Amino acid sequence: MQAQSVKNITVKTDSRQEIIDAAAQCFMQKGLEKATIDDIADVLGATKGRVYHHFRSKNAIYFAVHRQAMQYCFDGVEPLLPLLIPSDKKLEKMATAHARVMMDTLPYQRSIRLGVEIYLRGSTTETERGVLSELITLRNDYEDLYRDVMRAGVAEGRLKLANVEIGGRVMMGALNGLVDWYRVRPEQTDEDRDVIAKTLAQTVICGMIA
Amino acid sequence: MQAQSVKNITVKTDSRQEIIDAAAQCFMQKGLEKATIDDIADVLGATKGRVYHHFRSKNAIYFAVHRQAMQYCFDGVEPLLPLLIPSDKKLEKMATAHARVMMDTLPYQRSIRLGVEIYLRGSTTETERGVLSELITLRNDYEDLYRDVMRAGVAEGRLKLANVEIGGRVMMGALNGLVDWYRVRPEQTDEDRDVIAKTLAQTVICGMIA
DNA sequence: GAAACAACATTCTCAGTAGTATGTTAATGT
DNA sequence: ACATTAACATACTACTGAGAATGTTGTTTC
Repeated sequence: MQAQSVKNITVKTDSRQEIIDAAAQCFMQKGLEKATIDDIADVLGATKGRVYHHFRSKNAIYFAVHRQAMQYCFDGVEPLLPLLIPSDKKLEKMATAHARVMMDTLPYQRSIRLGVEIYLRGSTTETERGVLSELITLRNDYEDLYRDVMRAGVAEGRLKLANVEIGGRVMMGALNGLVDWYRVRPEQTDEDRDVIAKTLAQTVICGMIA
Repeated sequence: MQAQSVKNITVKTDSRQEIIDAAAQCFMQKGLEKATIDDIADVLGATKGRVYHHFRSKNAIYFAVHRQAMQYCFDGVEPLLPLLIPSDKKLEKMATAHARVMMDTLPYQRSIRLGVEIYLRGSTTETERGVLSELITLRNDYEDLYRDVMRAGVAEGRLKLANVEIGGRVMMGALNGLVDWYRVRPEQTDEDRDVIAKTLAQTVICGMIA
């Protein structure tokens, strides 16, 4: 009885997750608007019916993709926060981890870059607006993780930043830019990705001056 | 006769330019797909007729916006190339100039960020594909301007870059990221923008390590 | 074992939108 | 003065795609 119930829930969330995953792929390939519900269903070898059984609207799917994308980011960085290491080192580790997440969850990260707040300029329902602002808050919280470490680093005298606000923007811009140029290559190993991530993080943090 | 002819051409290009400008605004506000031809016409207090008199299709308008955006970038940076100064200084000047262009031509720069190649995945006509690849080439040429200076700087021993390719990505990512967070504020002076641009450029080039 | 329901598929509707076809008007050329 | 054309506006078409309504099938629940 309980086993069955558990099994059901598992099946349900699995099917839901598959849809989210297919949506992320479609969003990445075709863009948020050109990707149609039928496209998403096609990827799954299913039809609209399945999609609308799990999601109220296309926006709801996008929200789910967005939330998942943010979750991946948090999951990648949060383990590093409790580390008792100098702030500059921690920041570098965080940046590297973030870069890895960008590469590893590319479809999700590309999706949320395609016009986050633009996509829903004037969402119809009030509920949607709520979810949207919640997602924006989530993103701000995430970026605050970096700014906190930056401030700590400045206090420690191990980081110099004319402006923490802009410093955060620089870091996020450089790292998130990955989704614009990084292409998944089959022959690329896990180590190759690590090299890219580390080089990227070091370049941002150490700068380019000899 | 000639004056008239010249005048006509001027009027024509003016009207065309107005459309491009209106389109850039609409694209920024609503996104590439949600922005409709009627929206663009509305901004001008006109109708579809005017738009389609000057442009064959919506894609053609987007191409024009894109080309204009790139032109703004070139115009901002090219004057700096002949300068006989150390490469690190030149790179910083270029970065600052680029940041200024991002702020000053925000609608254009945002437009081209909303899914450049995604927007036209599988353009219908062959002509469109041609224009598209031309625009991509243009962008590569622009970024090469930076990479060239980087390589020169490394040769001079004034810049250290583990990887020029990735260095270029970092710089472009950080600078282009401006369009994601920068908001035009009426009370902001020209000097305020300069401060932002310079801080941004310095942070990228000098890094964050104390 | 039948009623209820979950998990879809199929079919349909309706609104929005790119593009077209057809006026309309004022300027220009001759 | 008349033909032509540039520069639009107006009215229409054709299509696409989101979402709803309804149908189908297997599974749980009692």
